[in-house]
Amino acid sequence: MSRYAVSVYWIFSNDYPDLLHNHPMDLSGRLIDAFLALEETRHFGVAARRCNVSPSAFSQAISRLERLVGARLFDRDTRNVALTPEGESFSAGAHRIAAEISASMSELRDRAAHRTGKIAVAAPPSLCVEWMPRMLAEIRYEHPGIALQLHDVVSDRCLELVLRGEVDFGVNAQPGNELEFETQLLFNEPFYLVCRADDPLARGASVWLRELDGAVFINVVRSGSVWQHLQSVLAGVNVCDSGFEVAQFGTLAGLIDCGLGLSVVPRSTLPLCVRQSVTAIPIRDKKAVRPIYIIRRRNRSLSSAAQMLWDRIAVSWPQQQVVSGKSPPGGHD
Amino acid sequence: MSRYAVSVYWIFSNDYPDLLHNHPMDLSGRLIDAFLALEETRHFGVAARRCNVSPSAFSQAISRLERLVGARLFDRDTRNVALTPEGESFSAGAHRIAAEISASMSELRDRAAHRTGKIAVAAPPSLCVEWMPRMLAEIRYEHPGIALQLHDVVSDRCLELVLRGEVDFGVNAQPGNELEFETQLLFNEPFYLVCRADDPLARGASVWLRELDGAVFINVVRSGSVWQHLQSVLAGVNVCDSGFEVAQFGTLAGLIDCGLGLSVVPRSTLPLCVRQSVTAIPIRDKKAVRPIYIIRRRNRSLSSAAQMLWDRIAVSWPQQQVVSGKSPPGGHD
DNA sequence: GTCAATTACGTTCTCCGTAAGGATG
DNA sequence: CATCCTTACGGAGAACGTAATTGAC
Repeated sequence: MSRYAVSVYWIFSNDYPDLLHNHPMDLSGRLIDAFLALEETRHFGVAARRCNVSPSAFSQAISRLERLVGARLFDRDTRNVALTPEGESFSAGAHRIAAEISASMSELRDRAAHRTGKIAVAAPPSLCVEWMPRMLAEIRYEHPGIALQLHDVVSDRCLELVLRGEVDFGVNAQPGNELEFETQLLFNEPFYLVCRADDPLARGASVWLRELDGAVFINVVRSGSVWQHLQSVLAGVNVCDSGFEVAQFGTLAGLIDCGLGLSVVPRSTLPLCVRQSVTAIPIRDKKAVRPIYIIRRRNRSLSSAAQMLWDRIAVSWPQQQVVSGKSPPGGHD
Repeated sequence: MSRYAVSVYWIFSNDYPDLLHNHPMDLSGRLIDAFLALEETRHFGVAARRCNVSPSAFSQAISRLERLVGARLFDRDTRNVALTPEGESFSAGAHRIAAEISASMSELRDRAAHRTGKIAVAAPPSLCVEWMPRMLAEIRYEHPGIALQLHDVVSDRCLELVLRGEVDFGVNAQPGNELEFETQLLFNEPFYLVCRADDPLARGASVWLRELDGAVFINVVRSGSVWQHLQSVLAGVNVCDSGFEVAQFGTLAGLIDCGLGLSVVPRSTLPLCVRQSVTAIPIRDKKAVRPIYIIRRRNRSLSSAAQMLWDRIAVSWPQQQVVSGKSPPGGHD
C-alpha cells in the first residue's frame, strides 16, 4: 500500500505532466518499417517475419501506428490486406520518412567508416612542401571519398583558421593560447645552414652557429614563423645583414647561388633551397630548432575523418604531451 | 525459481532473436525533436523544458541518439553546447525527417478534419439532375478544400467504377452482388406518368397503371436502369409501342409535347420532362417505384471525406438496412 | 475445419523523474 | 560555490511473445 502512496505522490509531484507518454510525434522508425513491410507484402504474417517480430507484436504495432496517426491505414480481414485511402495518402510520406532516416544513417555510417567526409588543415608553407602532402596523399590513397583541403598559411592565419573552424586543425610552429587551443608538440625541426657549395663553411659535415659570425645573412620576411624563431636561434651571433628580405625560399636559393649571402632555414624547406651549387649543412647547436605543433580548438571534437588524420600525425610522436600555453622564447603574439 | 525456469525456456524458444530491441532504425520522432531543440537552444535545460521532459531524461535521450547513430553529435560541458562536425552533418537530415513527419501527420489530420481530401461518386443521370448536385453543393460549401468528382453514368458502369475503386461509392438503381458490394437501400423513387397536359389521363390528380392500357408508349433506351425497372412496373399493362426509344429525357418531352405518345419516368427526371404543355402525374400503384441504393465495395473503407458524404446520404433514411444481394425483379446482370 | 489476424495476459525492456554526483568556470 | 550536465536508481508504461479467441472462407 505504501508503494501506491508513493506512486500517488509522484503523480502529483511530476513537473512535466504535459507530455506523459503521448506526444503527437512519437512516430518511430519501427512503425514506419512495419507500415512499409505490410504495404509491400499485404500479409501480416510475412511482414511480421520480415520485421523479425511475432505476428502478434506486428499486429499491435500496426494498431499503434493507426492510433497514432488517427486513421485506419489498412483494410484487412483474415484473407486480404489493402491500404485504405488514408493509408494510400500516408504511404508517400512513409516512404519519404524512411528514405530520409536511411539517408541520414548511411551518411553518418559513411563518415564513421571514412567512406566520405572532409578534412581541412592549415600548415605553414614550409611543411606544405613535402610533409603535409605526404600525409594527405596517404589519406587520399586509403580513403578516396574524403575531400581534402590544405591551407598553406603563415602562423597567425593558421591560428585564425583553427579558431574560426574553417580548418579542422592546424600544424604550426607557434602554439595558440591554451584557453582557446589544445596544442601538442610534434617535433623540433632542426635549422640548416644554406650556403654556396664552395663556401668555406661548407667544408665540414656540420657547423656551429658561432661559425656564422661575420657572415652575410639573407633574411626571410618577418611575417613568417621562420623569422620569429631565427631571432632567438641567432641571438648572440653577429651576422652581417645582407639587406635582402625574401618571401620565397626559391628566391633565397637564387640569391645564395649568386654569392649574395647565406641563410639558415628549417629542414622542411631544403627541397626549395638546395640546387647544384647551393648546399645545406646541419647545425650542431641544440637550440637551432623550431618546434612544430599540432593545434585544434579546445573543447571541439573533430570530425571522424579529421580525427583519423590527427591521430595519424600525433601518434607518430608518441612521447609528446600537451604543452602549456606559454609562448616559447622567440614566439610572438 | 520456477519462474526463472520459465524465463529460460522462453529465451530459448524465442523465434525472433535477431532484433531483440536493438534495431538499427529505431529513430523516434522524440529523439529528432530532442536533437532539434538542443541544436537550436544550445542548452540542455532549456531544450529539456521545451520538450517537456526533465533535464535528466533529456540528457539520456541525447545520449541514446548518439549511441544510435554511432557518433557524438554535440560537444558540451557545463557551460557550452555546440554541434560536432557529425552533428552538423546530421542536422540537415534531422530537419528533413522532422519536416516529413510533420507533413505526413498534418496531411492525415487535414483529411480527418475534412480540410482536404477527395470524394468521387457515381450516380445515374437522373439523380444528377438535382439530387446529387444538392448533396455536393453542401459539401463544397462546408468543406471547400475537398475535391469533388461526380460521374453521371448508367447502372452497369456505376458498379464497374465502384469495383475498380475509381469512385468512393455509387448511387444506383441496381444493387451489386453482395460478395463484392455492400449495398444499402436509400429510398424507393416513384414513377410518374408524363403526358400532354390535354391528355385525358391528365385530368385526375393521379392515375392507375391499368389506365395506360392502349396508350402509345415512348421507351427510354434499354441500357439505362429506367428501362429495366419499367419492364416489371408495366408488366400486365398493354401499352402500345410508339417505336421511339430515346436516350435523353429532354427528347422524351419533345416527343410527348408533339403528341407522339406518353411515358413513365422516375420523379427525379421530371425537371427535364415537364414543360408548358407536358405534365407529370403520380401513379397510385405501390409497385410503380424503383429502388435507389447507395453502394460501395465490400470490405473497403472509405476515405474520411467520402465517409462523411456517405453518412450524410445514408443517415437521411435511417430505417433502411443492408439489403441482400438478390437482384430485385426486373434487375439484370 | 482451417488459416490468419486479433485479443488476453504475463514478462522484459525502455524511458522517465527524483536524487545524488561531478566538472567547469 | 554555483550552475548545469551526467549517473544512479526505482517505477510506470511500452512492447514483445505465447496462448487463446475471433472471424472469414
